[in-house]
Amino acid sequence: MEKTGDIINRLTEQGYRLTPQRMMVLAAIEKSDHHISAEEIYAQVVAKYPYFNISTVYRTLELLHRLGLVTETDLGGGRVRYHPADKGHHHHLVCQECGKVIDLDESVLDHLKLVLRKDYKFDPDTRHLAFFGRCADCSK
Amino acid sequence: MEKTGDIINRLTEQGYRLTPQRMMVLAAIEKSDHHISAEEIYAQVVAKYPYFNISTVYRTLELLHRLGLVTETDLGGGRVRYHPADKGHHHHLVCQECGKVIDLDESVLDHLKLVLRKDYKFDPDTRHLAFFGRCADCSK
DNA sequence: TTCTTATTTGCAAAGGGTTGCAATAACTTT
DNA sequence: AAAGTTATTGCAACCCTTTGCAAATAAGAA
Repeated sequence: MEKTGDIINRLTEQGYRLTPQRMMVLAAIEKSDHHISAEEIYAQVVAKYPYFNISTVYRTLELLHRLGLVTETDLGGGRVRYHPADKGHHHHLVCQECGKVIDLDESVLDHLKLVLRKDYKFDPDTRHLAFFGRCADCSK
Repeated sequence: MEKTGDIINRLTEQGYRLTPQRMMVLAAIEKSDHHISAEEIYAQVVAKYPYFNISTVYRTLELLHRLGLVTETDLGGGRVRYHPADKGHHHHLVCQECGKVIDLDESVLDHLKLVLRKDYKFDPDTRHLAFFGRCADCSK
């Protein structure tokens, strides 16, 4: 499993600077055991370093995502959550009734990916996806 | 095919009022031959009726969507587009390189829907979906 | 046709995210 | 160790959408 140190190496290797802000953002993502939002990261970091600005969170997340170090999950309506890339890929089922989020194994989409590549010559992004609907409990 | 008049009937039957603003929003959606955005609707209506406010567009779209009369397609990053529900369901492939949007027949998702219902007891929403990736031209 | 009242609108403010720009600071070079 | 260079930050403004609230108005009652 990739540690924070490895991510830091990847950054410097590619010519990016190691700023305290980036390290604090990284620490917040690594520490979190769930899919964290930009707001949550901001709240954690600003508590220790009051001058910290939320636009830095967004810019850092965009960088880490571009380098493939974190995944973005668009939960619809503009809500996006982040997750360390090395903690496993998966997709999500979001219940629109109770808000529950169910993890979905990546392999469930293998068939669809195949069809898109074969019939549409379209190479789909492997990023986390969310599907909306109603979970078992709410369908009763 | 359902005409604007039918949609108007559906609104009044359910106790919603027929305001000029709602009729103008409806006309703009029906008239458009593509997936229209809230901004585009607003621009069309405000040209005829300057006092018109964009929050009315959003509230009307939310109502029409709730009643199942228009579909919402979330193209990611908070960009949402609207389409009359009776003009056919389909999903979209969005090329992240050139921006092209390819329509995808709804049946492509049949297999996935089946798996979600069977293995996850999850009833997925039939709304328009967008998948991101790279189209044939950009993959060359 | 007028009165009544609950829905809907317009407005203004706010929420979440993005962007341009000047100042700062991480890394490089000397 | 100091200076130079350029990426990065903080700030403020902006974009798109949502929301609270008082004023306006559509539809039903009288």
